[in-house]
Order: sequence, then C-alpha cells, then structure tokens
Amino acid sequence: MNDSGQGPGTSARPKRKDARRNQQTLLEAAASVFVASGVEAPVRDIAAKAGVGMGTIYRHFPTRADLVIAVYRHQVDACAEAGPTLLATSTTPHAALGQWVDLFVDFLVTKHGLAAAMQGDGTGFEALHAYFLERLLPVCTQLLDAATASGEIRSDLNAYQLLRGIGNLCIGAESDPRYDARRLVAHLVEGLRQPH
Amino acid sequence: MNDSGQGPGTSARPKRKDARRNQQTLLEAAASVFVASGVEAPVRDIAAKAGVGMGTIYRHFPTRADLVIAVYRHQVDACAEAGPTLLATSTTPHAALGQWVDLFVDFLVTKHGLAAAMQGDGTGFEALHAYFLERLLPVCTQLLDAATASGEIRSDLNAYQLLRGIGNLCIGAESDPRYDARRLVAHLVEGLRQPH
DNA sequence: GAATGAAACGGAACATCGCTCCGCTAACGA
DNA sequence: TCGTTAGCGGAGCGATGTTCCGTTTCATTC
Repeated sequence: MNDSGQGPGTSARPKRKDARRNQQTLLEAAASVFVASGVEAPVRDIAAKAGVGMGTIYRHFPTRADLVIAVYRHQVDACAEAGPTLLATSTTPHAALGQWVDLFVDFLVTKHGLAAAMQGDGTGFEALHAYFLERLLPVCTQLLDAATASGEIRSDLNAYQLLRGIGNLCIGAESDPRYDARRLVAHLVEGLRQPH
Repeated sequence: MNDSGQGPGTSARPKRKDARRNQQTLLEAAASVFVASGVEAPVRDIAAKAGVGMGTIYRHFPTRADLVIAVYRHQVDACAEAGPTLLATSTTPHAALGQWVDLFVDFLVTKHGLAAAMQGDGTGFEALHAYFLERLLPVCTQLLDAATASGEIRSDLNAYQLLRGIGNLCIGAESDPRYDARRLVAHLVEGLRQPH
C-alpha cells in the first residue's frame, strides 16, 4: 500500500515526452519558488519560473494543493516511515514520540507557509490537509498508543488533535524570530503527561 | 494609557450626523457579517449589508484590520481588564492565569476566522496582530510573572510566545468538531509547570 | 519521410478580491 | 437662502486563482 494511494498530479505518468519533462520541470520550479516565496506564491510565478503557460500547470496539477503535495510527498513519506523506525530504536515509546514530533516540526517550520496552508481556511488547500492526515495520522496514532500503553502518557488527546495542534503551533514560525514553535510543541507534548 | 492608544476608525468621532450614523451602521453590519461569514468576509458584502458604498467603509476604516479591531475592541478590552481582576480574586496566580486563558480562548474560538487573521500571513491583518499584542501582552506578562513568582510555574516561555501559541492553537477551531482548542491550550498551559 | 489524430501547450479571458479615486450629494453654518 | 465642503458612492485598478480554446507538437501509421 506504499505507492497505491498516490493523489492526482503524479499518479499516471504521461505518455508524451514533453509532458513528462514539463511535469518534472514544474516540480523543480515549484520547489524553488516555494523556498523563495513560500507555498502561497502566485501560480503565475511558478509557471514563469518553469517557462510554461498557466494551462500546463493546471493540466498536470488540477489544484494548487496537488502541486504542493507532489513537491513535498517524499518528505512527508519519509516522516511517516520514520515513525515505526523510531519506535523500534528508541529507548522508550515516549522518546520515540518526542523524536518523531521533532522531525515533523522541523519539516513544517522549514517550509515557508506550509503549516498555515495545511490547516486550510477554505483557501483551497483542503486536499493538502487531507493528505497529511492520511499519511501521518496512522503513524501518530501508533506512537501515541505505544506511549500510552507504556504508561508514560496519560491523556485523552487523540492523534488527530495532537497532530492538528502541532501543525497549528508551527504556523508563522518561520517568519517570527520571537516565536519558537519547537519549544511550544515541546511544552504541549510535555503536557500530555498530566491528565486533564 | 487606557484609551489613548485607540487605533484609526473609532478615535475622532465625525462631525456630521450622517457620518456618525454610517459608522455605527457599519460596525453593526460588520459584526453581523463576521458572525455569518467570518472575519475574512469580502468588504463588498459588509458595504452591501450596511447599504453604503465601498468608499464609505474605507473612509471610516482605512484598513480591513481597523474595522475588525473596531468591532471587537470592547471584547478585547474586557479580556484585558479581566486579567488583574482574576489575579486579585483567584486562589492562586496559576488559577488566575488558567481562567484568563480560558476567557481568551473562548473569545477567539467563537469569532469565526479571527484567530487565523490575527496571526496574519501577510493578508493585511498585521495591525490586528499588533492590536491584540498591545492590549493583551502586558496582562499576560503580569499573570505569567505572578505565577512564576509564586513558584507554580517554571518555564522559560515568555508572554509573547504563550499568547501566540494560544492564538495559533485556536485557528480553525470553530469549523472542526474533531478539534478542541480549549483542551489543547489546557495541555499547553499544563506543560508550563514542567521545566524544559 | 509525409500525413494525421490526439495529446499537450500557452496565454488571453473571466471571476473575485482589496483598495483607490474622483465627480456628485447633501449637511451645516453664515 | 446659499455657498462651502465633509462625506458619499461605485466605477475602476491591480493582483490572483482558474477556465477555455485555438494552436503547436508529439507519436503513430502508411
């Protein structure tokens, strides 16, 4: 089930050479523009950077969210796969959870505007939210369950709420030196130990 | 310094009767539209609801943020003033902090999109962010200092980071039944007790 | 190596925003 | 009453996401 759930944009590889090349060019251009201007950069900028027309973008990625997903798919997958690994190699489930959360936060904080887009306020990024959830919710659930079972954590918080809380805490972290999302998240995770 | 820092939009009351009436009408229309469609509702909708032209809105409130501030000024002020009161009447500073945070969260969660707008991602709501900070940062600092002095809290988190974290956690809370911002914030505040 | 059908492209065009500008209206003081 | 001018209204501008369709280019067939 590793590659079957691919969303639109990267699922069926196009037949024609130019189409495949354009898709690759677009992914690279988008990644570059995202780094420079954030995830909410104008679509025109990405098209210009890639040297293609608007229509080409929307042909390959019907939605901006699809493009964002395609760009970050590998990293999200890596984060998802790190969960079980950490659980197996860490000293305790709680330590594994902490390290995994750090991984996730590092990912979000270094992607300009990604956290904000992910929580989508009707800006057309709902698909992005759904994708993150689909990939990371099972992993987070597994880690949380393990930590709960080991008695290290006593909390009525489920994985969805934790994930969402972490995502929220990361919003705007990349553009505000006074704000340290990592520390806030650490405090939140620390709070899991106390019941209510 | 309580009323001197009033922002644009409500400071100098206009001379002409129609202008004053329009300002009042606009505030009511805006409040109504904010409830129905959220804080990010199109300016045109508010103008239509108030039965005035676009120019009239921007004459009274140079920026969308100014309008939002004007609409919620009273409630923000009430929240700010509740801080010292709670500190005086509560059993412990930590209890006061908890109650005050609950107040703040309740306010944010019941205002559609306000939390998201407040953290402003360059959508022109920076003034809103600044206003909240100006009003609430001193109060939060006072509460946090008191709780720290009483030894109930040991944390290197400053008031800005706490406020911002709370604001972030409230984003999207009003439109997602699976997400309970109050509980997340409670966990965060609980985490303040643990150093690092 | 043409011819041809379809896939893919490009960018003009449309809808929707926030916000500005300026000709016109009507409130107010003399 | 009447002139001044604060205030009004909404067309218009620039930016943005998205769609649409005529044109180009590839892959296949003869």
